[in-house]
Amino acid sequence: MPDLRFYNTLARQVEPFAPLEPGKVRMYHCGPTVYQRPHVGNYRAFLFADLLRRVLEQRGFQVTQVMNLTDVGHIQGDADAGEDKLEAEARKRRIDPWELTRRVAEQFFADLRALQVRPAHHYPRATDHIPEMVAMVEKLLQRGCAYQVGHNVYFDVSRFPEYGKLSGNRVQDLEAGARLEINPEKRHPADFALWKSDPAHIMKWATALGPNGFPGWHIECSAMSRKYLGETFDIHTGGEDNVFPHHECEIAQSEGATGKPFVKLWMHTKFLMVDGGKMAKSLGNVYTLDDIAARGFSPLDLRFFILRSHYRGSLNFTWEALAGAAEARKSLCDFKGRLAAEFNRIIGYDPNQWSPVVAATREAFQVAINDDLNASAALASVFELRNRYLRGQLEPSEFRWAEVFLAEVDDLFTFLEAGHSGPDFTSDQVERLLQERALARQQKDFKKSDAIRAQLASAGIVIEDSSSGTRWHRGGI
RNA sequence: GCCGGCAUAGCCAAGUGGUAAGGCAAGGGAUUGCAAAUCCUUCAUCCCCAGUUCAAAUCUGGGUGCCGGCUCCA
Repeated sequence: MPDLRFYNTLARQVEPFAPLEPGKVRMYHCGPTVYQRPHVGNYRAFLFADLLRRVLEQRGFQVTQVMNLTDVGHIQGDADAGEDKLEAEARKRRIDPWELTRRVAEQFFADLRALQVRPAHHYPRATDHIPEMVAMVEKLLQRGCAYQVGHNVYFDVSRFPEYGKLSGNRVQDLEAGARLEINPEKRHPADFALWKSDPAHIMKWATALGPNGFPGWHIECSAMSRKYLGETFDIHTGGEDNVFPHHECEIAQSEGATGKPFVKLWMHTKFLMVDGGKMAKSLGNVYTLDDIAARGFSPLDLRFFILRSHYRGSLNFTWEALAGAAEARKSLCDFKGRLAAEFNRIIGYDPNQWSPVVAATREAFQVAINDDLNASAALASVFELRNRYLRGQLEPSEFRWAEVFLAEVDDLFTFLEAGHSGPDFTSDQVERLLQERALARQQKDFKKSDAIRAQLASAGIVIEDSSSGTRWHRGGI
């Protein structure tokens, strides 16, 4: 296997991957805040996490994957007048915030299933981990990393000199009050809330820290990752917007509380653009899986569109681009179907000896995917194999190997599921229909022959007429 | 103002010093009753300017534009 390398935001460079514990990888993904339906932008981060996990697993690592669900609201500003988005949305919908998070979480999991994302091992919810968060806040107070003002607790940035090592922001360069009112309670503008108290809050807890309390935005990830993955773990991922302040603050909290390194490798996905610009509700371009379906696309089309690009590169979502991805996916499904239909032509297959051509393709694929998940380059090798096959440059003895390779590719990407709306036909039924069609064609009854072709097409069966007769295979969409 | 990142054909997107992968779309031809299938074929000097180098899309400097962060956000 080629070397596995990843870009580490912390090091600002691509570096070789080595797990803390041989053979095992523990990783944490910043998941959704469950107050609104996830959209295509969110999916990019989640699909990236899925691909990362699969690449690690295919290399034989035993992966423990954790993705949090933020189901508690955070005030928008540190100054107490801020509005809680989760509670605001709940009010808008006239439902209880608990009911809101339950519904959105359900939708989130349904979306993940549709996108064929492998379930993480744990999906911890913030509201289920109040004691863990309180314990960590108390620890930070004990260690002098935090201070209390009434029932509010703030992290003292001056007690963590490495603050800024992830984002490159230096405390002295942060413009206090640039976009947010200065909170007079804080000793330093860069200090951030660990725990807040507000009687007006709906989701609130009475704890050792005081009454009517609720967690600061960052503490849940520190507390929950520690619970499920330990004080130091391998990989932490999220969208690029999480680098600062969220992940920077997590590092400060976790390392401040334990005195140990928090995470070895930080990976961040770049924001998805829509129509060349940012995605925003006001622009009406915040798309969900429902919008994708309404345009006649499969969730797997979106999956392929997102995963075929590099996670750190900008990706521009347009309907035209999605259509292009859907066509490309279709052609690979077709390739798979054609290979499957070759079963009776395969001769000279040696299960112990890789076909050199397919082995070389596989090597190119693996080199690319192991190099910081270069999916575009990896998938190019799959298309090249397809072209080779269609040009007759692949021997029948190699077909089986091509199928093995495609299965490996699909184990990582999962987009080769053709799917069709029509009925399932057995091979015998297909043959019978093709005989009927051949007769109709002889009699120049093209209306009937085209009807049969359409019938087969709806069942995902592609037919090709040639001077030497009609061939068919499954794999159409 | 400060901190990151990106800029490759109509569209999507690889490539980080040696002369532009791959996909989609489009044009021409073949095949076909027709074709949505398939084959052959055509289609970029890499945002701009200036440097370094025998050689730059790839390095340096300066612009311009876009994205993210300094507020919740994947």
